[in-house]
Amino acid sequence: MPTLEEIAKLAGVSRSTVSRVVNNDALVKDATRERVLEIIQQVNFQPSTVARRLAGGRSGIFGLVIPSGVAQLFTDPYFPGLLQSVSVTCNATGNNIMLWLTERGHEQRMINQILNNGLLDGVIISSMDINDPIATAICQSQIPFVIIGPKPEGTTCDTVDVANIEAAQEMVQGLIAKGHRRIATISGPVTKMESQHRIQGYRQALTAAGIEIGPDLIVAGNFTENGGYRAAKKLIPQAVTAIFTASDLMARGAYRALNEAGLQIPDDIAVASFDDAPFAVDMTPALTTVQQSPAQLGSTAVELLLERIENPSAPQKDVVIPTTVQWRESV
Amino acid sequence: MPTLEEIAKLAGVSRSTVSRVVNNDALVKDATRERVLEIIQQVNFQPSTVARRLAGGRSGIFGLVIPSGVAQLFTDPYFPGLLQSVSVTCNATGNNIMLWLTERGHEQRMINQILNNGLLDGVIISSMDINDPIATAICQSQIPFVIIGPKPEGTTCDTVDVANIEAAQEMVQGLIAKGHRRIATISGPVTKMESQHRIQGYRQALTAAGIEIGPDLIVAGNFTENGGYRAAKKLIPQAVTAIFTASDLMARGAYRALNEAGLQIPDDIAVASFDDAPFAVDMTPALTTVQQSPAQLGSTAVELLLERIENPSAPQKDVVIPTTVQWRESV
DNA sequence: GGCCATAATGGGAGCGCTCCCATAAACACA
DNA sequence: TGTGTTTATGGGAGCGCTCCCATTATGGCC
Repeated sequence: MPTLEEIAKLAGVSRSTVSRVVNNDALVKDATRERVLEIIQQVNFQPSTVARRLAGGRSGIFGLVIPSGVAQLFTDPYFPGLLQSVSVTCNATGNNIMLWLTERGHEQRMINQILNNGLLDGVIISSMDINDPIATAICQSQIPFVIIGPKPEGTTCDTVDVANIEAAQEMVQGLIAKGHRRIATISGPVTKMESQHRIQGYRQALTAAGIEIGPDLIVAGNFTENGGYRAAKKLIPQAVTAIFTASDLMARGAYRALNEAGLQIPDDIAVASFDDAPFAVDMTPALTTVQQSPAQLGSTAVELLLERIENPSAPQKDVVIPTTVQWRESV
Repeated sequence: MPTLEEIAKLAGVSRSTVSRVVNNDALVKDATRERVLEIIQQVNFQPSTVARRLAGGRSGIFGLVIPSGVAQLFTDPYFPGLLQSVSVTCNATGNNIMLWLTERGHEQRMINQILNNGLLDGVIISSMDINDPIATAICQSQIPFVIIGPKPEGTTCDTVDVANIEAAQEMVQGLIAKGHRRIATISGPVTKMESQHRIQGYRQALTAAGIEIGPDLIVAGNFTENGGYRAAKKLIPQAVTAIFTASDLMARGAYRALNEAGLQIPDDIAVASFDDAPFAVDMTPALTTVQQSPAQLGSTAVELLLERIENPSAPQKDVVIPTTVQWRESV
């Protein structure tokens, strides 16, 4: 591992000049720049992230924080998609990611690590719990960060999100338009803003149509297949004609429960969902679902973070990624 | 963000003493230690990872490298399980992870980043491709590392793996014992050692039973559900009585193909698999599969890495995580 | 009390960069 | 040729630690 100084000696210039070349400073004569670059190439020089960061430069490392409880949801294609797109976008921009899967009982340690290790250029938080202490601490700190998901109340920060409320509402409106009246929903965990928002969209659609919402029609799943299964089992005695699940994985669980109960989809009961996971189209019958793009959420988050780092005083931004309802055979 | 020096001033001791306290050096009077610790607590001091690392200490950061092509496999519960257990074990030991999802065309940059940024205490590589350039570079470097999966030929390094060959062999032997003769296998991608090993186990079982292996009986899937689906479709005309799939996700795809073809599992055709993913037991019929523990692989990998860092000259270790065949209704 | 071994503490040097200011080279124009 | 201005380069200081050696306190023992 050569150092700046060694490159400098080899190239017959000073440390500073090499630093300028490495950092693409304009103030270097072309001939010098080329000579230095050649040597850098030759000895495969890579400036020390650690030294650079200590001296006040950038590390090119972003923290990606996925709060507790979500880890078991990794089977949901949403997270892999997000993670991958964050990773790809980081690669494309010369950055790298540190991953924090937060864990109960480790909050304080993680907050310290994330904020005070002096390593990160910025942080991306996804799938925050409402009032998550880690998210709260990060919001209060000075570190550049962006939230994937709904903006927590009372904070000003950059966010990327899909229009959960509107999308859910559109979907349920569609169900109503097809004649459904007794429509249930299987929601995500109540600790997540996006769960609340999808419920809100569901409520708004029904209310707008003048349909009363029975007390047992909203069942909390937890974004897992088995959660969807159990929730659907509870709903079967309710004699609903349609179920709106807040994720495709839960819809898959619901399918299983309905099949076991001998109910035909969509004839006996319609199922509509949220995600458009890769498997949705392969389900039998193919699942009607709100198409959202975790890939776009991830890449946008990285871009927002880069902008924020570049210009810390820029006006705060909220990007909304569009969704579209994919109507298929399940309704 | 206070510094060592500031803590020192507050506690009325020197920088060095605070450093000793932080690093749990025995050579500090108890009274002094307590006083310093109290102040550290009070101001919520966290030593700078960056400065510590630059000065020759540990960063407490491990790289986790998951090579190219695997990223889309994240829907396979294997990787989430692995990632989560690596993360949990790191948390428990006060370490953190940097994640590299490798990508075609970025190999050299990633190698540089991983090896020369001067940040990592060690590296864990999972699901290496055979002759993966990143893995090769890491093997040749001096950085402490462990491989999750089969040990590449000609290298000496710590590894954790399941006994792929033996487990596959046991499973196929079981199928033979139940009277199957025409047994096919849907393998993982040929670029993965574990795929090769599972095929080898399959071959060994058949050869040991004196059964010839038809040329069209080994079909490469790619560890995805749709890969399993397509592979099974190819196998249906072969009139096999049993299929051994190299992953549960592929088994799920195979189920779909067989269902569409009107074949009953296990009456018309048996399916046996590898993974024991959470959903395996919920499949209809419940899937017979080799139970392996990605969680154990992950935690063992971290432990091996910690040992290696602690003692760089310790004898090299190969840990084998046990597997058991879960016999269920699909055979 | 004096002496030595040991325990405890302090502070310099240095890790490899960036930032800033000083200086040197190059160029313009009178 | 000189002066001023811009362009290019050099080198000191310092980021916050660890490591090492020097120094000072503490205790044991004759």
